[in-house]
Amino acid sequence: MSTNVESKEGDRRGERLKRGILTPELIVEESLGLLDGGGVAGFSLPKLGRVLGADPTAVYRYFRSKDDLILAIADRLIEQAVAGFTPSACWVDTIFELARRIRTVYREHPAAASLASYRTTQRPAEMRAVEWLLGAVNEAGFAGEQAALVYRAIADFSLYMAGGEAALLGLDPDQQEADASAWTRAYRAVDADEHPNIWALRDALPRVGDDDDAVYERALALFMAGIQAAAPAPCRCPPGTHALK
Amino acid sequence: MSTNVESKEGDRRGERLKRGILTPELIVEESLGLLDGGGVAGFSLPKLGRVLGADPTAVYRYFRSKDDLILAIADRLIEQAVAGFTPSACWVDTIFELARRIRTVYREHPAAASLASYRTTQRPAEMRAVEWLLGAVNEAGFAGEQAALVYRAIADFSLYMAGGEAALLGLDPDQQEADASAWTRAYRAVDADEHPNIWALRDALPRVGDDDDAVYERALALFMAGIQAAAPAPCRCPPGTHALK
DNA sequence: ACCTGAACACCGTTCAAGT
DNA sequence: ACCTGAACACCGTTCAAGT
Repeated sequence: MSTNVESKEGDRRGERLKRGILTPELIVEESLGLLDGGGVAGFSLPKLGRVLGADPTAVYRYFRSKDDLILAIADRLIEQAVAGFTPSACWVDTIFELARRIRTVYREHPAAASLASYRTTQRPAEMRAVEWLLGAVNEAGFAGEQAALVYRAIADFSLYMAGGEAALLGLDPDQQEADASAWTRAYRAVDADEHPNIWALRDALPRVGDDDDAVYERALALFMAGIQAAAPAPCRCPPGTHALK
Repeated sequence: MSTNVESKEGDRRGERLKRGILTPELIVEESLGLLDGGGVAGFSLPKLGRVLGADPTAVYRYFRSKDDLILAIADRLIEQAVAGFTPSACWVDTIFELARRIRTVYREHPAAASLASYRTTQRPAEMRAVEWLLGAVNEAGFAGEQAALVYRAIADFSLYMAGGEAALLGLDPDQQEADASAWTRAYRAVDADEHPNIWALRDALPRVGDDDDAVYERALALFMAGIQAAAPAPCRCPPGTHALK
């Protein structure tokens, strides 16, 4: 099921990899299952070993530490995000799609993403993503220091926005529910004189709080509008294609 | 030292608060110290109790759980961020300053921020921040559902970008160093045919990686340019005041 | 030569036993 | 009535003892 770019990497982490049922890929796969099912709190190496039908310390023969395993999970998420991606003819669309792909995978595995989102691995999938983004930034007409800066701004935006959302989704479901209903209550309980702007929007605010997609798309659209405004070279789409509603 | 908005909140968490040396404020203060010094890994309730000169379980008499304490820490960071803030005459500057203030406090307490950044408390400091942001969004000419959406986009951007940075800064210093040097090495080792865009920027990329402020300011400027482009009502500053360089 | 699992130094949290 | 700290069920990780 998983792609296999894991070839000549024994030097990185598989030193102690030996014959047997376990493989790094399988361990990462099972980690995602454990994290999806039980959240960050339910994710431990002993438990992982038991779920895999092995010794509670078995994982240590494949990963040097829990952190090392988390890096492998991070790489797995990026791999999944960029699988089958090809840059669009329009650099704006290329950036849009890469950002949305990361977010989609992070939302599918929120607990895993909350551990992995700010970790980097420099492995093939990640380097490909960097190359694609730099290609888009280049087409936009940015060069040199400016290109590096804009690329990093895009990368941070994509990873941190998706990571923040994932961290929230990775909380216990009841904790999340408590948070959402607390906001609704807080908006409704506000004093009209002390907080007139909240008061005016006391109905709209909880509604928007339920629509993660709308909020994210709005943030992404605003950010991309800024990039297009700053770009020396507009994309080749017909005028108005990427216009803000 | 700490501001005291903690008045009538016994119902929220101080139920078991009794006489003695400890107070919630003191515990939060000491938590920040512990987190600043030892990172997330070194932050435990038993250790906190000992540092405070009390029983390893003493904190449980002031906070229901570690999570409850983290929420108090989250509120403390926001309080610190908005302390002394007053909205600017220009709504663009108001948003700029609130975003920068959060980031500054998060960078001062990265480990604390990495635990707190995606948690919300609905307490006074947070509600004031919401009110100010909504005020700015209102001045920008957004109304109703649109205002709520743009406000949430700004809040997510501010908290998640600063939180992501903080999470990175909250890693062990040597882990951070390893990460930075790994990127430099990865950029330099890239194949010119496979990754031409990375190759072209192999010197600029590591340089930009060292300048967090420049990357953040760039991302914030791009985002704010998008908001200004979408805003029905421009701010009253002279034309070009907030122009992208 | 390789793997196992006992063991260490911790956690977060609870609650019987004390004062 | 309130607090303490022993105790529970875990962690991440190591390494002596086995095969």
